[in-house]
Amino acid sequence: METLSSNISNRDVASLLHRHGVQPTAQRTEIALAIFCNAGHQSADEVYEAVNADATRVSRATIYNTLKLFVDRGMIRPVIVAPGKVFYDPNMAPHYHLYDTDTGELTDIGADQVKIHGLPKLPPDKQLDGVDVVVRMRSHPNSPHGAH
Amino acid sequence: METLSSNISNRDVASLLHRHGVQPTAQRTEIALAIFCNAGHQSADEVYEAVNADATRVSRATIYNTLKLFVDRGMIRPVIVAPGKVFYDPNMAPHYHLYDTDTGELTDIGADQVKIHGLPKLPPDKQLDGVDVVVRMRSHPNSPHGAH
DNA sequence: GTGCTTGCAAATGCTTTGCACAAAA
DNA sequence: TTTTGTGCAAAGCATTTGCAAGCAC
Repeated sequence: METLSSNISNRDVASLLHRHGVQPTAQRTEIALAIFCNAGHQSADEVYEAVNADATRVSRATIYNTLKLFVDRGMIRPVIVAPGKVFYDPNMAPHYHLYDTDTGELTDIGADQVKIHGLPKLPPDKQLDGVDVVVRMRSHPNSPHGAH
Repeated sequence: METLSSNISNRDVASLLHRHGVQPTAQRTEIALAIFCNAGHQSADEVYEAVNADATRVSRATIYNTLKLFVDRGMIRPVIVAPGKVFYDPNMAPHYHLYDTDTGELTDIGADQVKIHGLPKLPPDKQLDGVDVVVRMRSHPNSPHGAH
């Protein structure tokens, strides 16, 4: 529904924040803009760079706090691809990820393409929190990138 | 020390190391024993504790270096469940994981139970490095554990 | 004024690295 | 001897937190 990755105005962001019960401060609006306009997945540091590319100055603490807030409020979701490598994904629709180990690039795999069957039943006191699928790929061992 | 779920002797470990081209030092043997005897998934720190529970003293540096070596040699594989939360899985057979967000517990899902269809074709210069599936579950919001 | 928000800087947690010493080939 | 492995302590990186100052209602 609110998977808008293209042209988003400040008003859209304001309403997005409002819908998720987040007070729209200047910093949060900047951060939301950076996340929802710059399509794709960004790390906390990339968000920091994006937000501070223009005049605005937002501290790393606020970046992290805000990303955490957005995650808690279900506006974005974290994608963990390697230890210490977390991307934030504005696409809340069910989908999966393709990760290039060599370049660190992360791309989406639509949920409609992939079908997963046979996931186990959860204990009654537990609820499903999400299914993370990361397909990892890398260059062949003999190709330029694959050398080690 | 080791609660052996599967009975693995030092000789088995020695041959395992040898088969993977790893020189069997005392420390590596200890670490391998800890990983392959203590069933289940352990973090680097848990391996450190397990190895040093008895007399043996192996430094953290060696634990990390050795785990990395084992991963590179295809003896174990890392499972990343959260930023800064990496488990090492001695089960190299294709399978998936169920992660309990509340307790931090990680359990296996056999690959035979789960079927995944429709994964995208990779670019010709890339090879599949692995498919990581982590099913995340947590307590219901109103249950004891779910409170936040 | 009261309560939420921000941001600096310090602290944390996990992991890697530099370097000297020890062991093995 | 030459190579390889070990371990301490220091460095590194990503993230969190304590706390004081700022802003909003």
